[in-house]
Amino acid sequence: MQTVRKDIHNSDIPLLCQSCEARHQGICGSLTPEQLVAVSKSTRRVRRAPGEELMADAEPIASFANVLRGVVKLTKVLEDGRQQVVGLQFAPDLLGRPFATESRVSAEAASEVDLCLIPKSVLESMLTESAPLERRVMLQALRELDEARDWMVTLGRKSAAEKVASFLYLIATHIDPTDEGEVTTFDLPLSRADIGDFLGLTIETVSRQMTRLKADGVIEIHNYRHVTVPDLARLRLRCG
Amino acid sequence: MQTVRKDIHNSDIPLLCQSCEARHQGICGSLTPEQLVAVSKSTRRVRRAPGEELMADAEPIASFANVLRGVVKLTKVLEDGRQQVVGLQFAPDLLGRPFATESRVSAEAASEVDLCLIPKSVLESMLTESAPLERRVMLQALRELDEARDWMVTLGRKSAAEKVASFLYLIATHIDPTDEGEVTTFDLPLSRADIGDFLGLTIETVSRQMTRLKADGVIEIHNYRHVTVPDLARLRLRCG
DNA sequence: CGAGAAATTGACTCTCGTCAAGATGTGTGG
DNA sequence: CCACACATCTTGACGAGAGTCAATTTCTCG
Repeated sequence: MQTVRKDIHNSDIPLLCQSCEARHQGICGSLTPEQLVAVSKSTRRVRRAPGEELMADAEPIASFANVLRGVVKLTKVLEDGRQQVVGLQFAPDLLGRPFATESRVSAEAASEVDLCLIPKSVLESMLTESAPLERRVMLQALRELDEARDWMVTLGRKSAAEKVASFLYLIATHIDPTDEGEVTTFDLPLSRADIGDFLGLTIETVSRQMTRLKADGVIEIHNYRHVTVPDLARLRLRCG
Repeated sequence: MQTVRKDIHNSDIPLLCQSCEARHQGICGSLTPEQLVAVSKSTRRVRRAPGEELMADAEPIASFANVLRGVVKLTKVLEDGRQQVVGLQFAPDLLGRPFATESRVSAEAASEVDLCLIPKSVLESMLTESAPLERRVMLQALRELDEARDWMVTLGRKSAAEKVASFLYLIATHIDPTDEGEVTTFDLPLSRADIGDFLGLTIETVSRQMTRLKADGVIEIHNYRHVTVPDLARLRLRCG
């Protein structure tokens, strides 16, 4: 539950929202302080462990969620079990498909994630009332469409080596953590199996290509998950 | 140029819009007759031959366009020339990326197409004025996102045989022309090379898989482009 | 320290890409 | 109306890249 100022006429923004990423770059950035106070009564912060399912394919959607921390993977599966990761969501993305009665993907926490849940009905009525909010949501949809199309090129036309390099480059440029100059270090939010499902490859092929990149000095690998990229430009060259 | 009723206070819709597909299912369906009259002063109908470029990657966008007839392919290319088709647009889709200064894909007429051009500035200011229009555009973006993600599964996880079947199924269900019961007949809007670029395959592989489907009686091929599907359900089974 | 999961590595197979003819269809000019 | 040229598509032979199957190694966590 949210902690809100007693006086709702006070236009200060709710305490919890003040330090929230979504407040700034996320969809909440398009709301007035008053709207933020109103909506914060219906929202709820939750933490989810890696592997937890957040939304199931073909299931009715009860809530949307702002991703506040961590990485969420969106997947689709064929009848026979073949799986494809169709998108990754980072903070401060909005999770959930507006105006659909049911989800067309499943969403799963890839790392530990913090979410800010907002009931479907609340968000959808706010969309109708707030043009800036609707605009912001549309812009996210358009950005996701651009990303999906970029990834289609990777899936359709790149070699296994280029696919793995492209994935590492994507993560390196989206996590941007301890970056000292050109050196980038991060923890992969996905297992080898998930990376394979993202790239349309098998675990073994992903592993072999990672080993190769390591042997070529393009990346360093510590503990499977922890990766250092000494020179992003050099990794970029491997992306095809 | 549009033919418009002289009396702009008359709320009848413009003559050309009356018979227009976009007026009904397309984005113009969200406009009032008055708005339609206003916008029709800026629009222009054009015809484009197959192969003509409609919009170039990384080029500034001057106009949007409603697709009124035919098929438009959206493509991306890698530096070394490898190409990927990232989307197909049918009537009454809106062509062009709102709120981007430049296109991130190239658009090319796949068949002969009729377009209704509308200047970028006109559409964008209308988007701000008309919430129903903005809603309609957002819904199209969300639908395209769903389609892109469906296609990512095809690109990443299906065999060549399943890819070709999936493509034929897509076309058969989007062109829906002379359909007598379950029998569907149509002209492929794409060459073998384009189909290969859509599926992440070579022309040779596309050709071999088509031959196989023909040999198995799933499709009939006349004159390369003209295809008959006697039983859509049977084709569906081949899609994986 | 030991058990189990996750990742790596190796040997082999098979699908799909490459290269090279050959076939089919379309359009032009005599 | 036919002959020729050019595009597009099909077919075949071959090889490379990624998948499959099976150990083996490395990490994580009781």
